[in-house]
Amino acid sequence: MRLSHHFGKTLRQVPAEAETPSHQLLLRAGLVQQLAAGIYSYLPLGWRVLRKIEQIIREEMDAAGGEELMLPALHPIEIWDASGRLPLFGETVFTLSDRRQRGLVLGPTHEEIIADLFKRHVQSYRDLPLMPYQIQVKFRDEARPRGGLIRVREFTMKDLYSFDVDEEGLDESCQKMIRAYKNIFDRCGLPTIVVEADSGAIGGKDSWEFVFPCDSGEDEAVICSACDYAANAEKAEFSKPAVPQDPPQPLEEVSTPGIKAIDDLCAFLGIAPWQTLKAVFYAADGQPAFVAIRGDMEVNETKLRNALGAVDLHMMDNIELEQAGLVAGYASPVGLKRVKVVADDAVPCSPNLVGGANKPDAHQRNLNYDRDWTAEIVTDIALAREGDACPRCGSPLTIRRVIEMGHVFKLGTLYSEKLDATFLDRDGVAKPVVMGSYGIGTGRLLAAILEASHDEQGIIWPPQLAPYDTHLVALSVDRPDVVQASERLYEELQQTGISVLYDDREESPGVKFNDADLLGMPLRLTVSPRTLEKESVELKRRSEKESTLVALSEAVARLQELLKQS
RNA sequence: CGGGGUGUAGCUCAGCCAGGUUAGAGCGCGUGGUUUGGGACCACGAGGUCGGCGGUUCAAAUCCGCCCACCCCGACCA
Repeated sequence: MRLSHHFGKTLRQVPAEAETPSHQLLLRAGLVQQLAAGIYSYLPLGWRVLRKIEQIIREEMDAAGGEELMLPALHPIEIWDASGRLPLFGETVFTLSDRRQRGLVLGPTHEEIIADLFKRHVQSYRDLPLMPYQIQVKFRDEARPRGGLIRVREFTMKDLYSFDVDEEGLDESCQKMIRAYKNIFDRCGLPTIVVEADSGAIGGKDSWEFVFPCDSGEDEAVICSACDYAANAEKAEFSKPAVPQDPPQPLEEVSTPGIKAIDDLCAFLGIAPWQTLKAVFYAADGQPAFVAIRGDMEVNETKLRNALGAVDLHMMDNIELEQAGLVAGYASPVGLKRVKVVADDAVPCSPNLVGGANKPDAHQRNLNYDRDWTAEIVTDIALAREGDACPRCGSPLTIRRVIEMGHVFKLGTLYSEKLDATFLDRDGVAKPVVMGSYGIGTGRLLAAILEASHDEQGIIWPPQLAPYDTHLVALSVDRPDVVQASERLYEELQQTGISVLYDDREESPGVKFNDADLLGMPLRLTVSPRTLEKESVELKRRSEKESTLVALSEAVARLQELLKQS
């Protein structure tokens, strides 16, 4: 491609809206153009890279037994009503209606559609397992798009769905996908880690995320500093510090005028946070819930939401508290009625805690679980924090910002039961098919690659993803000998299958070199009067500082050799 | 949805506080010329509903109100 006819130009200055490195590079190099919040056009260079990413994904999916197909983006709303998932997605689903006022959904994901397809085409266990996949656009009205391509509202995604006869088959399919994902991220040159994850609105039992640690990430992962434990912050567990198992002491009320927060309470009574019981009121789908956790921990709202089986969950505000007749700051689980009580699993084994007395300006000492109160639900609802102990090995956990690039879900029979996607098994009994779902966001992957591979000057494309193999720079294009040599190289390189971005513009050397660095092709060839004096051309790798002179007659062969190596 | 911020040329920004000719600069763009190995120089030129609507005023980019868009943090999020 000739730069003189290339659509998309480089920017010297960084647009004000871009803060993260990948966002800045996307705009400065002319890879994408924003149309609205979270909605982007891909310009030719960005599109070429995206297609290369997709190709790598295709190859690995096919190698793992996948088969590509194409599903609609526009879905009748009835299929979403049938799965009951609309409320889970809530406002993130784009909905519209057609001319006859029939409801439609711009698909945010395709489990419903693929399950429906399965139902119509598969009847027997003999047809299983199946692994269809699609690479196509999906829509989610995210509350806050961010970071360029990190989180957008219209995005391209690869989703593969596995259909198996049983859990064992699902395990196998899932392992295949995990291997394929590792290959994909390796081939993209991206160091990723696999973390245990919460499955969120997609549902199902087990799920793992493939994440790339990076300060611009939209997500947080908890990673052990010693062993290989890693989990999404929503899911992360930790080993909770044990406390002395003193014998229960008698309940005792203490006056604590104006003391509400745990810190104040500890200072006032001269005790440590782990000796207190923190009470938080939540509204779970409109129902009040009393949440009890030891004062040295915080509530993980995802865990709590899962424990309560709630869709909407938020801390109750003062108005809601008043309406429910509850007192914030001095709440106690003792004698509480008509309110569901949830306790963190560290609470029952922590004796003699200090908690509220259910009246203003007073607390109770020596609260003991079982003796004084019980909870409907006792489970882990604590948030893992930096420095907490790893649940596997006890070493300190670290928290890192990450970009979530891929997510695999063991769905089980969640969708097949709701949508009646069954097969006839060997024993002649109709059974719901066991599903898995495996997604990769391609645009996000592109952003992650930019985050991982750039310097002050610009992009350094991994050779396998670069939009072009080589950047050919002609200096002094008013000189016929330069033009002639450059044009010949341009032709010869392309004839041998090497893709070339050819800077044939009338620009100064500085402009051309800076653009070449910004655009980041792996190899740069420079033709100038100076090199032609020596019947040669200058060759430089983007990743290195030094350049070498290569005889004109050997340039094509030399490039072929270099590209073969990479 | 809560908090913070920004909207003036394709990009970066000044002007606004303290209203007053024809709204500026740099980069980019066009034409001509001089340059030619790391974002050159000279001259001329094109390019603006000052985010929108309404109000105050003799007069609004500037003051007031409402709205919209975009960015950042949080909530949310396969």
